[in-house]
Amino acid sequence: MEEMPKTYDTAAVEQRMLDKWLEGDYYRRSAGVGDCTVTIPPPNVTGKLHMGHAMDDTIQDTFVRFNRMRGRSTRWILGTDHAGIATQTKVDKKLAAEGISRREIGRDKFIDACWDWTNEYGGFIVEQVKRMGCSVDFSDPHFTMDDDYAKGVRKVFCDWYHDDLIYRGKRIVNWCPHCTTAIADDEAEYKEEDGHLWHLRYPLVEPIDGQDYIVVATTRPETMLGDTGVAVSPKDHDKDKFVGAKVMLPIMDREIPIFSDFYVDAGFGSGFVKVTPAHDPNDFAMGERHGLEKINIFDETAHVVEGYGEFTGMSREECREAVVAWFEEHGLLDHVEDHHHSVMHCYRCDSALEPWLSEQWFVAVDKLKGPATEAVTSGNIKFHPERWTQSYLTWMENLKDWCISRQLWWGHRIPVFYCEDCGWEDALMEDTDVCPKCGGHHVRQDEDVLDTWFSSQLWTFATQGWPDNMELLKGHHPTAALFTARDIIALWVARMIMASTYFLDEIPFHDVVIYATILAKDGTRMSKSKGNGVNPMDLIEKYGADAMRFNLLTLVTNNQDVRFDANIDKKTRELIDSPRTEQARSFVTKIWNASRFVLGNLEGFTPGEPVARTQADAWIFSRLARLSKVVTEGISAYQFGEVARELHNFFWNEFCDWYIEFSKASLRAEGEERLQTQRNLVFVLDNALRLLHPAMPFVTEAIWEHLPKAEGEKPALMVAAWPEPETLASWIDPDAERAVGMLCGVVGAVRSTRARYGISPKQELAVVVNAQPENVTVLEELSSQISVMARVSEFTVAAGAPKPAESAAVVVEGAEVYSVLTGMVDFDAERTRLAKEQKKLAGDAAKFSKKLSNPGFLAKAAPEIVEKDRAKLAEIEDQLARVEAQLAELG
RNA sequence: GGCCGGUUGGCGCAGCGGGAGCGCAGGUGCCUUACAAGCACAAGGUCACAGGUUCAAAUCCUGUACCGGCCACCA
Repeated sequence: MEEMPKTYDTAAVEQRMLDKWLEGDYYRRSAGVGDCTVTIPPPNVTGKLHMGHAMDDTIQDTFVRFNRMRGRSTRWILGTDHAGIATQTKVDKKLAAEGISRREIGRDKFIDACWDWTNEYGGFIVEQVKRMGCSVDFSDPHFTMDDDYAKGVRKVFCDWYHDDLIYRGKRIVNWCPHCTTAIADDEAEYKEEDGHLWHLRYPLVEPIDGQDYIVVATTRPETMLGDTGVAVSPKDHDKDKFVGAKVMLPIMDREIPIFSDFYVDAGFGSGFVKVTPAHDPNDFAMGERHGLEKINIFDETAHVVEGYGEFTGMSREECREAVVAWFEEHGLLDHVEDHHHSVMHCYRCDSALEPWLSEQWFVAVDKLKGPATEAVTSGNIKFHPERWTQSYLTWMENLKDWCISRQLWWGHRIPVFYCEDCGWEDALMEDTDVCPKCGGHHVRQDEDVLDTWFSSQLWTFATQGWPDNMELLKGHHPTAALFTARDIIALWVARMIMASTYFLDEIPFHDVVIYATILAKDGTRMSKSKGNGVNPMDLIEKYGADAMRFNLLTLVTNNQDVRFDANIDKKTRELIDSPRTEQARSFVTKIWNASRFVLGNLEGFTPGEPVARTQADAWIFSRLARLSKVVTEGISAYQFGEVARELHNFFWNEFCDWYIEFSKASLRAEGEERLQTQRNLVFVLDNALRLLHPAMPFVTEAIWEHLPKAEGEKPALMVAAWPEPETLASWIDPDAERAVGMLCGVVGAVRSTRARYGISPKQELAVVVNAQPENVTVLEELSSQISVMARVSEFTVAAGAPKPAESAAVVVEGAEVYSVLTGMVDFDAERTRLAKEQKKLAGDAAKFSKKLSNPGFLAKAAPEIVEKDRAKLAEIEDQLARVEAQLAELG
């Protein structure tokens, strides 16, 4: 067996493990009891992974590795998303930098450029996923624009089209004049801005009660060019007299009606609302109700169209200034107020969105809502943490028809064909250039592409052969769980549920796990513009992948966001340090070193079963059995933070700090004692590595290679068997746990006595333990271990042993520990300490006495609680008596 | 406007009905041959505030005050 290197070289080991796993082809496990299929939320091909991905992927990998080790048929499907707008914007920018414009080169060449981009960045992303240790199925990557995937998307469109779930309509959509495309409501972001409320005078055609104009209030004066009405509230009876009258729209000299509509709030502004049906969704709705004309004054880049004289060709901003100037010049600007309001911005390019009237495709959601709601209310799909269920249901309830067409080139082109000759129109699975109705050759395809989310809604099943190869899907759908961020519950999760329930008549996954949003150290969102984002690859480089993963796992609690502890250089934007990741790295190092100790002490080892030779052995086996239960249940319930803490506590505080220390004395012995200790150490380490592996795959796999193995053991820890709680359950031993607890107390007592009196560790002490009878054997059994750990020269233990002269006594549960300090101690300090101890114990005793003399408590509390507290009180009173006896002795 | 989180030792966080925990930082002492990226020991909190429910509240309920997020969008 080759020796383990003294230091753990993360970069080299990680690379070697990746090669090993890939060579062994362990990623996909096809045969097994039960299925664990997980689809990775496909990252956009636009660039690098961020901390959110790192968190998401770590959680998934922990879950997937755990299931693989448990023997489930396991497949974690890898893929990337073509991300329509995002990618197109990036490619546009890249081409622009080379002096090329999209329109110049045309659609086909532009799409080629997008593919080049995809191939470059898609590969980059796969590489990053790999470096994090993610055990995705690398042999079968998917992309939302793959041919087979595209076929699925097309089928969804065609089926919904023919089932009347997809329709085309002229509607107000959120238009981005920069990206020149519509975007969905969910893709619009509101931003608070300081603006103005302009009060404009609109002259009445006929004066009413001597009044010859009314005042409308607007935040967007430029849209007045397209006004076709003025509305008042039906509750605002002062304005009843105006209803039915007409105003002469300034500049345009158009007569437009005044009407009443419930939408209007009489209390806001002037109480008169100018109505521009083509440039505001609410005005559009009013326009529909009152049969108003919809006049579109802007082109696709939000410049004023032909026919508006001096205003034609102006941008929105220029037009606003010009219109306001015109009103001022003509004495029609009543007044201007400051007004704080929110304005929609494009989530991609951040331009202010323009509500714009245009022809778009929509999905009618009415028929999809029911099953998608039912899937969650029935409990078939569960959200973790549970509170997200309500968010989902609220969103589902308020769901409106979904605008799915985008005026882009990069994406799934809408498969609707039109005949220019006879007006035929249909959605087709295969392209055609001949009209099936009239045989004409003037057939054209719709120019628009589909919303990216339209294609990603099929992710759980179009990545698994649907619609052609249903055999692949069998047994792997619904998938086990979806792990994702809360901000795409509506955009993505909900739509996957709708698509899956519609096309497969089943849910896409059983559980939805929402992880916390990762914030920067100061509690704000990590963002590119602020330069406070942390790059997971930098963390891996500095601390290793296992350290990054483990730290991230500790952050998974029920919280909805977490602050990531990392310092970033403001100028270079490079990672300075991440203290908590550094702590996690210490844990990795600890695992490495402890393993090195065990493996370095295996001389003369022969394989054999673990046997609890001492109570210490029984104790660590018992703790291990409990750990396996906690970890197994924890991962199953997605409680990763708790799992990480339990693993850390077991390995560091129990295994390293106590068990390995106990073992040192036994390893110095010879024969059976040494051999059995070696076997026990190997047994515990082996199981601990298995339990740690899903969280920290690299270091555990690397160490495991060095471990002695049973005949026929699996070739890699990654596919080795999980320590199931049931098979370890027989090791659980509460007596041993109690005994070792007492024993640790004895060691601690000597150590703290030593520290209190400033006695050098080199100075050995004589120690006498007066133990309760049932504890005597344990202490005798481990006396040599205790002597090593507490630096004791002479260790005696007996029930009722008298306190030696000039000794310091410490009372612990089940024993009294006397350290002989002849000539070393100032007993005043000892008196003070004991008095403090007495006070604390007396306080505790009073607390419990009070509780136990409360008739309500005795009558109503659970019997085992009462029993436990009685025992506790007895113990405290016993300790108190001993402390008081010692105080009396000191005088 | 509606909904959801948070408020626990100097800092970052766990715990979410039965004696206040973890990790850092700080203190003291140790290079005890696995580990100084370490070990030991000690110190540090009336669990935001006010009511209530309960035999019992950091934990459940109501309200208040600050932080943070999501959804809606009144021109």
